[in-house]
Parts: sequence; structure tokens; C-alpha cells
Amino acid sequence: MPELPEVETIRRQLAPHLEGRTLASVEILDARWTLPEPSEPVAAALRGARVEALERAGKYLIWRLDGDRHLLVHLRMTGALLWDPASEPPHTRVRFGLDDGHRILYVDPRRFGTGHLLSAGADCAAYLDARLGPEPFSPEFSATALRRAARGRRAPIKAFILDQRRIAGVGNIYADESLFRAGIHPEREAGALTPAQWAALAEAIICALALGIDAKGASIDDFRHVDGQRGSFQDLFLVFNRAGQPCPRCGTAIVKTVVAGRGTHLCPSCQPRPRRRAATRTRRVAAG
DNA sequence: GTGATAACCTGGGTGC
DNA sequence: TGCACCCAGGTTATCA
Repeated sequence: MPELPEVETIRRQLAPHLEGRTLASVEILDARWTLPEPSEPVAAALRGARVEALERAGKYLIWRLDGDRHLLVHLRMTGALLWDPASEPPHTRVRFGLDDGHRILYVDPRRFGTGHLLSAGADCAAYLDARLGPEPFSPEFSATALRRAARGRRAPIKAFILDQRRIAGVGNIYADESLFRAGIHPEREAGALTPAQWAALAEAIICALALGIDAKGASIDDFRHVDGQRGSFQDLFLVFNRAGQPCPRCGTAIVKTVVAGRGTHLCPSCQPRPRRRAATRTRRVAAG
């Protein structure tokens, strides 16, 4: 599932092919992609548009177009952008034809992904500010800021760091990996973390995301690079998707539970359970 | 205001 | 082999 490192990988790979090019043709095959806007007017508006830059905010891929317009693409769980594939794969939802003869396909088996065109005059920054907290690699991201935002919160820390309004770009994989690196149980109340734990967590989030970017993302299900290749961060997972396997630090078997409605992987020794039981219902599921 | 949950969607896994 | 059912998860809307 594409999170910040996967989206950043796509951006870096696609930008050289896309920036400066004009969209000669745009075919939106799945009307859901642009909801609540109807797809055909969006496709018509995109035809002839010049892509000035390809940017990223959180998990959004932002196509900055001429005329102060922005196409915000979100891959959600199974979306992928493929540059010039040899043949058209199943579940192709959008076809972009470039003025140099190449093409880009948006493919999404589960159809969760979205594409929103913000026309001239729409405040792209305000749109993103309403949905996204600080970028982990930005100066605004710090243990102090996180601690301040979490003050009084009783929700589990995992739910807190998955909330894109708190931290932009962290999804289920990097949440589990970060919490393990920081030695924090996912059920611990966000507002109950100590300053030292916030410092460890902030550092762990940056570390996990940076490793993910270096490895060009994780390919455990559908994620593919723009050329169809796979990322390699799944080979570096410490806990995620490793239920039943030994913890890389202490050897205790990794456990899979459910926290905040998400499959959650942790080491019960390195991430001790909080003394007071959190309100969130958890369920032990089969390990391995 | 906060937290929990359902809904969206479909491929893959499991059980019969 | 084929069918039915369940699970996975990012975001949004809805409810308590």
C-alpha cells in the first residue's frame, strides 16, 4: 500500500518523464476516480495541460499544471502509475498520452484511488493544510510539536500517528516499524507518552521513512514502480508482516493484533503493554 | 471535540 | 473444481 516512501519513489521516477510535457490525451475510464466531480469535464480540462512540476505532500502526488491548476492523485491502497508499459494491464482506470508519444497509465484493482483537479483560483495549499499535518522531513516536525498535539489524547498512539492531520504520510507499515524502533506499545495512550518516548518516536518515524525511500518503497501487495519493478523495503521489515518470526532484537516471537482497526505487528518484550488497558478493543489473531 | 465504526472495493486465501 | 465467505486497508462520513 503506497505510503510516503512509495509515493516519493513514484514521484522521483515519474518526474523526469512528465515535467515539461503536455497531456495530449486523457481518458478517464472509471468515473469513480474523480468523484464527486464528473469525469469527462475533468478529462477535457486536463487535455492540453502542461505539467510544470511533479510534487508530493503526504501520500498525495501533485501534478502542478499551467494556469495555476493542480491535479491531486491519491493512490490509496492499490493504485499505481505506470510509464509506458509494454501492454495495458487489467484494471487500468486512466490513460494519459504525452506530447512526446509516451503514455502513463493509472492502474487500480480496488478502485479506491482518486484524482481531484483543483482549477485556477482554488487554494491548493489550503486544501492540503485541511487534510495533512507536518511532513516528517520538514522543520515543523518535532517531538515537541507531536507531544503538544497529543496532549490529553486518550486514543492509542498508533491511531494518532496514522491520522494524516497529525503526521503526513505515515501508514500502517511505517507506523508499526516506527513504534517498534521506539519501543512503544501501539495501544499506549498518545497523551501518556513521556518526552523521551516522543523523542524516540519522532526519530524512529524519520528513520523508518528514510529507509523506505532508500529502498524505493515496500512491495508486499500491489505496489510497483513506474516501470513495474518492485521496491525492497519489505526485505528490511523488523516486525511488519513477520508474525510468529523472532524479534530481531530479543528473539521473542512477533505478535499480530488489531489496534485502531488495523492489523498491527509488535514484539511483546521490546514493546511492553501499557499498565492501564486502553479503551480500544483489541483482538488476538493467529500468528504466522 | 474526540474516538469508534461502517462504507467504499476487489483480489486472494480459506473452508466446505 | 467451484462456490461462498472473510480479510486486507486509507480516507471519509456518521454516530455516540
